[in-house]
This record gives sequence, structure tokens and C-alpha cells, in this order.
Amino acid sequence: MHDFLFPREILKKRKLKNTRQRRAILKLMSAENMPLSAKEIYYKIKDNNPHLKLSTIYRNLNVFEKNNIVRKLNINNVTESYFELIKENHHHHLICISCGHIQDIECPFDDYLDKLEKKNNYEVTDHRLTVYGICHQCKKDDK
Amino acid sequence: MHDFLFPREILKKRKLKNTRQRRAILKLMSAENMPLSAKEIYYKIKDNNPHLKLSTIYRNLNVFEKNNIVRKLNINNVTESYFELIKENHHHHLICISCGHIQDIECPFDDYLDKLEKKNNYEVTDHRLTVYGICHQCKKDDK
DNA sequence: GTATTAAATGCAATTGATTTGCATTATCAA
DNA sequence: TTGATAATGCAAATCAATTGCATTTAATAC
Ligand SMILES: [Mn+2]
Ligand SMILES: [Mn+2]
Ligand SMILES: [Zn+2]
Ligand SMILES: [Zn+2]
Repeated sequence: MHDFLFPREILKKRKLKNTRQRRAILKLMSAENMPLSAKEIYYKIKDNNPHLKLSTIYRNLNVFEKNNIVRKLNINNVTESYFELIKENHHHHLICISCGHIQDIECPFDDYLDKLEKKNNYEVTDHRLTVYGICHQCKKDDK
Repeated sequence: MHDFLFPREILKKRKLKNTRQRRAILKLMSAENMPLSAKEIYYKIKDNNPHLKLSTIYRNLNVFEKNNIVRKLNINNVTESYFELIKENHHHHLICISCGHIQDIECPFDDYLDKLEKKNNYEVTDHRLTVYGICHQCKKDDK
């Protein structure tokens, strides 16, 4: 139904301490609304929070991940991890290998995972789908 | 039709120098027939090749990746990359988050990627699907 | 087989992302 | 307001992966 929560509400809901640093990180991630690396967050936050350290960002991204606030993404051939706020709609990503642009795509699975579970006698807990390619703009630029 | 090639044939086909070290790496990967990290390869190869350095393994895995001999896998919450020989049958992976066991699963996509390409005006070049869960054995052990 | 040349390797050092130890500070519940 | 506990700043450490350079080796031509 509704998706958006203020940083302080997100933290309260998880019983996490409502610190200035955490609010700043969550506010930025919400505003940018796209996967970001720890360093990207660091540099975008810096001006307003001169004392906020990169290690604090890493520590909190890990806390957020454990508390299902963010999801960590590993992108092929990219050394840093990316993080995005978990939204209501489960989805996957389509990534341009030329410019790095990431866009959401719908999850194509309906009963596939249930079948997989039964067939392999597994308890499926998570799944990741990432599609790589070259976006329209990069195809044009390449010509 | 047929799938298996001897290390020296794999290298010759790609016009890569047929070195003792490369043969050892490919032979091991073929024998183990599962994704391995650079370190795992290193330790399993060590006895027969005391001078083979980890850096040589990394260098060659990168060469092999560029030449479509191996595929690099990024597994959630695992810091090292894994590598597996590319076989004829394109597939994906089902990974137990408890014991780390990795098994192949069929690619479930038929025309999905074509549709995605058209819908998003992308040229799709690659895709990765990884399903995480708890395997039968680990479910039992946990009780 | 021998010479030639480019590529691969050994080895040590370096890089770069991420984590960690510890002293200090801030949050939150009582 | 106070006290317990968790978070942060800061610097150092860790760990996977890469790199520079001297040496060795594979491949090719003679
Ligand atoms: Mn997304
Ligand atoms: Mn496989
Ligand atoms: Zn692009
Ligand atoms: Zn298992």
C-alpha cells in the first residue's frame, strides 16, 4: 500500500538507535533512489556531515542489511558492493555494462521457485537475477 | 555434441601458450568439476606444483575468463570470487547458505530475455540467476 | 637442434575495499 | 538527570586481487 517511511521511522521500527549518521545515510539513499556504493554515499554525504567516516557507513550498511533495510548487490566486474533500500516491490536489475546504469526489472518468476524447491528438496530463501547488456544510449554513442 | 577437451587442446584452440601452470589449473578445474576459488585451486595444486604462485593463478583465471574458458561467479556474502569451467550447457546455480554446496540448475528462460531486450531497448549480453536456500542435508542436521 | 622474440611466471610489493580495536561520545530508557 | 549500552571517530589491520620487474619459457623460424 504505502512504501515510504522517514529514516527515523525505519530505525524505530527495527529498534535501532536513531543517530544523526544513520538518518543521513538513509535520507540520501532514499533521495537518490538507486543502488549506491559506500564511497558514493560517503562523498555525497560529506558536505553536510564532515565528521561522518567511511567506516561508519560500512558499519551501518551492514546493520541495515541484517535488519532488512538495505540489500547488497554484487555487480559483475565491479569491485565495490552496491546497496539499495529494500522497497515493497521485489525486483531485479538490468545493468548497462558500458555506462553502468542500473534499472529495476520485474521478477519474472511465478511458480518457478516453488517447483525448484520441491524438485531439489531445498528450502529456498533468496534469489538474484541480474541481466547485463548495452543500453539504448550507449548503443547510439558507439556508432 | 562433445564437451570435454584436454587442457592443451583448450589452450591451443584459443592460441594461448601451453604452460605447465595453465595445464595444471585447467586439469584441476576439470577434475573437481565445481566452482573453485583461486585459493582453493592454489592449495589443491600445490603439492604437484610447488612453485606455482597464487598470482599466477589469478592472472590465468583472468586470461581464461577473457577467453571464455572460465566464468567468474560472485556469491552473496562470500568475499572471494569463484570460477568454473564453461561447459556447453548454459546453466545457473542453487547454493546452500548453510554448507556452501553449489549445484547447477537449468536456465528457466525461454523468450523472456528477448522480450526484455525489446521492451527496454537494450542489447542483452549476459544474465545471472542464483538461487539461495538450505539443502536437504542441512535442514536435517539443523533439527 | 639453435636462435629469436614475445609472453608467462616467480616473487615481492602494492592496491583498494572492507573490517576492526579502542577510546570517546551519543542515544534512550528508567 | 543519570547510567547502561550501543554507535562513532580515528587509525590500523585485514584480505582478495593486482602489478612491476627480473627471469624463464613456449612458440616459431632458421
Ligand atoms: Mn533496484
Ligand atoms: Mn555450474
Ligand atoms: Zn549504458
Ligand atoms: Zn547445505
